[in-house]
Amino acid sequence: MPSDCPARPIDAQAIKVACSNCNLRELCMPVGLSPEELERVDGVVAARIKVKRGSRLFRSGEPFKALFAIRTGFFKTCVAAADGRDQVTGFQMAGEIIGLDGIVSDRHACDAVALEDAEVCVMPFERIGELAREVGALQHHVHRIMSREIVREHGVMLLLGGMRADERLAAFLLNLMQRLHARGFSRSELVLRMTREEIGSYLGLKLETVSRTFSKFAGDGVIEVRQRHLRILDPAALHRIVDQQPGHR
Amino acid sequence: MPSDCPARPIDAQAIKVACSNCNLRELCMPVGLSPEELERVDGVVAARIKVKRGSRLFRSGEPFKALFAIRTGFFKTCVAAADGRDQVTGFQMAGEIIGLDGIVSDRHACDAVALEDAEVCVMPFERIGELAREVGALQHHVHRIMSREIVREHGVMLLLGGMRADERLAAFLLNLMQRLHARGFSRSELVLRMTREEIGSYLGLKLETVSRTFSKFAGDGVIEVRQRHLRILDPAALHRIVDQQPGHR
DNA sequence: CGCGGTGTTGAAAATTGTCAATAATTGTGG
DNA sequence: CCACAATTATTGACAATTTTCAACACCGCG
Repeated sequence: MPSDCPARPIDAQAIKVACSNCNLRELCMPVGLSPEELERVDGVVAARIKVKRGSRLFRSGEPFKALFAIRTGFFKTCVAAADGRDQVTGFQMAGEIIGLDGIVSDRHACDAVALEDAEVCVMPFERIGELAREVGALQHHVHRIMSREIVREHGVMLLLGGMRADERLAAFLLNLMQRLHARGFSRSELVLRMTREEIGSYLGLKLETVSRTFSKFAGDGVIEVRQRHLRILDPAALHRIVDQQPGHR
Repeated sequence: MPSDCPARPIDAQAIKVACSNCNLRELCMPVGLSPEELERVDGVVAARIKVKRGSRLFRSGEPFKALFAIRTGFFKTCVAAADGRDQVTGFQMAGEIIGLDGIVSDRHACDAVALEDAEVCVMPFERIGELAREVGALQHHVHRIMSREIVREHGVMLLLGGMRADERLAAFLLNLMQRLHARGFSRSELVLRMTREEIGSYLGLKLETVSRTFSKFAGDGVIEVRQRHLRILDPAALHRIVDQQPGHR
């Protein structure tokens, strides 16, 4: 299933894969399941796959067979227009689900590229469907995950549609920080997994604009930038930048 | 449930509402259902509601209870940021489903405003869930609808992230035409249901830019513009504009 | 140690936004 | 049905932001 050679399956049983034991459970799985239900839901994970940095978990156009839950690592998803345009549609980290775009046409509609060595749980969509029919909480959970993605994209549209460069980047950083913090990382330090160009693609900006805006933030004492290492010195300032009135359409 | 007074329920039985008889069936409903299944799926529509032009079918923050299928009329959905920013996230027409954003948090995450007098089918989400558990085709259909919305938003991100004004507007027009044509309308003429400002909000442009770009297209003989009445003179030219290489990030 | 990919910065150009004036259209109430 | 008010649309001149092009610096890795 994976597009590139570096991805290789791991026998699920062998490594005792079990959502019920997974420390990402609260992020991936529905809460409030009974022990029996929990055990059954464990069964949706058919395998675990390693994906090397730079390789693709799936590509646009490939047959869609499964959703993927990220266990470790960091991904970007991007769509390519016919004319070669390329747009990063999101960055995904541990506990997040990718592949939802493939359901509608039974083919993936974007590429998922690992930005660092990663490991994902393969959840065959057929199996999810069967189990969701029996476990109501799982059914609702699947709906919630898809709805969440829709709402997330609304937020991106707000960003792309009406914000200026500094507002976009501030919103992006706050979002990243929030998600990282929810996973136990520092509230003030982070290492970017993506290039300036990828950030720019996601935010609808050129890489130079991203770089300049980082420099501006650094000059204002809001953040500290050393290549991909960032330190947030003044989170409140970032919030003020996002909420500033100018630059909306 | 509706936010504004002008929306009033219609007794579903009285007007013999039935998906099985609806001429939008192919757009709304799964295909290949058995007669019995079809009859049961009819049951997801609890009522029909009329929504007057300018009033809201639902608002951000309201409790989410149902999805809505548009029978007639035209809607926009928009999100409002805390600071008063407003972003149109989509335009919806007959046969399309709105409200998906509400599932994740049990509250609507955007406003749905009727841009012309409309009539919608109310489909309580509880009931959809129950029935989806029994009718596999319905379950898959719900997944497909949500996935389709995710993919649609990817397209919008491509548009907002990397296209110039004329490319955005050309893509917008082509998309509208295609959807209208699928509903039996002319392939070359249309009446816009929304203002320049609403188009601009959707496309991440100011209304003046939208107006100017319309004028430019008209000057180039690509379209004819008389206020909201449009005639597409040269669809191929619009395609060429969308596919032109420049202006991507 | 050097090379390729990545990041920074400057100056000029292009695109889009802002402000403002006017026109056209639609809705409303007499 | 008409007239007036309010909304919507068009257009111009100018300003602001972002992009483009280019040069150079910095890692990281073989």
